[in-house]
Amino acid sequence: MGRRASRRVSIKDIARRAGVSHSTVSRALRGSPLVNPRTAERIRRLAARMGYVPNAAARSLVTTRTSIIGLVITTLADPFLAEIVRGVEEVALEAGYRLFLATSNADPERELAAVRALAESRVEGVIVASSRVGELYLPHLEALGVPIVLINQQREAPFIYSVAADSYQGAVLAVSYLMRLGHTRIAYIAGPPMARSNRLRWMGYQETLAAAGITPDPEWIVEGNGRPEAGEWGIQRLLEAPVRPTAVFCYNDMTAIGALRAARAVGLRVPEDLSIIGFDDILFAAYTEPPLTTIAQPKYEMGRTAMSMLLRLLQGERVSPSLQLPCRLVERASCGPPPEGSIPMVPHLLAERRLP
Amino acid sequence: MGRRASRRVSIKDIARRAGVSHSTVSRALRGSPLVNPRTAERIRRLAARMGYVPNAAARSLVTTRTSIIGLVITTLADPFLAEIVRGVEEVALEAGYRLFLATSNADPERELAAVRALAESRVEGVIVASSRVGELYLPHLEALGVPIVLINQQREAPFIYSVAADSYQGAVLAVSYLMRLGHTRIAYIAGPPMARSNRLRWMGYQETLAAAGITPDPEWIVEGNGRPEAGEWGIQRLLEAPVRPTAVFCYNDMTAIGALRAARAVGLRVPEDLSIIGFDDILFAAYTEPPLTTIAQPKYEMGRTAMSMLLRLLQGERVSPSLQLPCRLVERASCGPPPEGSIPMVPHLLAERRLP
DNA sequence: GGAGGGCTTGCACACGTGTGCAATTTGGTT
DNA sequence: AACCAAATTGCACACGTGTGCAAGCCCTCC
Repeated sequence: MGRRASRRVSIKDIARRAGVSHSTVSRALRGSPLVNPRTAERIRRLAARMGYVPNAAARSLVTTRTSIIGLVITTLADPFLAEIVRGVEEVALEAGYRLFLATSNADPERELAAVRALAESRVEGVIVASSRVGELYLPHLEALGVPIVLINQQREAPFIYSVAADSYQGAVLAVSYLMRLGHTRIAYIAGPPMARSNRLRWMGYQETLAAAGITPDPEWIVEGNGRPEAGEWGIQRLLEAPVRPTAVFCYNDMTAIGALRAARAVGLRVPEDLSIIGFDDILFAAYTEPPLTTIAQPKYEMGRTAMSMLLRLLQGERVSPSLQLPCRLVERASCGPPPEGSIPMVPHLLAERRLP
Repeated sequence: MGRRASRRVSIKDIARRAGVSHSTVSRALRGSPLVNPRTAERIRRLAARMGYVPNAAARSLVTTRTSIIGLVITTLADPFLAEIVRGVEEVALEAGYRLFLATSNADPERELAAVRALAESRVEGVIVASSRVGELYLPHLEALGVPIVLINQQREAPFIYSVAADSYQGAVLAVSYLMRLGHTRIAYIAGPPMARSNRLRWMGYQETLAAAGITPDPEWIVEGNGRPEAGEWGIQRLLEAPVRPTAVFCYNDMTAIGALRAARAVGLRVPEDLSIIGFDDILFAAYTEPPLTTIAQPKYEMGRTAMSMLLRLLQGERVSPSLQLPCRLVERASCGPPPEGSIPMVPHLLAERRLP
């Protein structure tokens, strides 16, 4: 009660009250065997009664350990991040680390300020969990001279580690699922061209089809940017293809949401006329119409793994620089067998000419 | 370059190199007028060249100011939070404060650990941005003895302040908009019964109708929990009402999403047969089918205001304990005029008996 | 030329905690 | 009872930074 605004109690205050030196108090509270168990117990009780809370700054000053991890995020608005952060924080907390938040919203000036803040608080390590880090951001982070773990991103650089979902395997999962449903004419609406994840998913798509002896019509691959617009444009483009695909694999769920919308707009029923599969399993995938079948990234696990990796690095262990976690299929309602005779229920019906 | 792993340079290292005392360096870097401008400039250059970064812990130890604000969140998975946090962080950064993340996922044990972490790092203030704080959480936070600002929540307690969207006004906005479209039979699918925001929205709903001389059928008010299921159940319940409503005001967007889905499931077209309006304007409101008309909370502003409030409190200013920010209407496509003759296009048609 | 005053600078202490080493106490053994 | 080892405690310093006070310097004015 009303101790408010008065100085917090320090180890010395306890020492005075207990009639011992502050060293003894320090040792007692830290559980050192160098102090008489009875005194230790007495001191601990007293500390609790006086409401003692150790001062992290003072402690870190002498131990040169801050127990702080910087968590770098471009924007929290990314619906993808929540679970990742949960995983990170859980492991961090278990290991006695605290999280420092640094978001930049892709503003270079703020990135700089954020990095400075991380430096001043002497973070022991950094976890970068964001879809895109600014070009210059990473070099600045490297200058901190602490281990860095990237999530869903890869850079070739010493002292930089990464944890990622296995995009290639996820794409294989998606495409082979569609093939198992009977599809052979499968399109891909791509993500940001530069994104590594996009290249991997693309490759997984191509190679899965190839393994089944299918060469996708080049018109079935349309570029995008990972946002809903891309899904809308993508569907429009695909409708103009001479041979209409019966299923679409989308770079991510946001793209798939746009695709769903566009499909509905032109009167295509999902999944009866067209199957759509996404990637990520964001929160809202369960609430689209129809609920979106998608490839789930093990977000929570990725967060935990990244933080565990960082902990190992902090302990000086050697760690493999890049880890991949498998994705899994989440079946909902946006995929089904191809339409009868594989003729999509829309205008121009000249479709079949290239089929086996 | 390779300074990695060696001790970071301190003020004393600079002093030695510059041939002055560390006091002079300290003053030079802090811009004190007590040091010769030429020396100051020389020292600043040297510091930059040596890659000096002040040690926040050491500084805060002597100044007794940490420049750290605790950001308490139950879960990042709340799609509502992103913008709020952005506002908070922006103002914090401008004012030279850092954010410490404390999420609890509603686990009492973790709440305790989180509060302890906040206490040990001597946060100067706390912002609580979460839909629900655990019962015991707040008392623990209060024990920190620092100012607390709640976002979208209110408690009657000294030293606790709050910023909230004006739920009452938002509800008035929603319901009067529906009435302007021609609706008179308007339902409310409520949120968590205990939530203050729910009571306020409910009240706004009731009083707006009352002001127009309308007494809503008690069957048009169904309880919920703020989650999509509530919307689904709500629609089912409303379909059983003797007089069918033509519009539904939902406690929040998640509820509205459930309502949209249920409406579609029973073959009701939105907005032709039924208008649905939500509350919050979460990211996905723009991507539902049809895109959801909703009441937007000024999330970004709320974040900024909360942080500004905290700053003022930290400067010892007196501040009004509770602030309300107005909501605004976001028109999309889920609302329209009531159906012809106000007869919903569904089964049992015995509807009209109580109409004027 | 000396006194006084304004600039600069350094000394020394403080913040709260941890720890090596020496000092003191305790307990056991002869 | 004396002695030794072990257990316990305190002293003093360290971490990096900020700051009151005194000391030193230089310039100006009488």
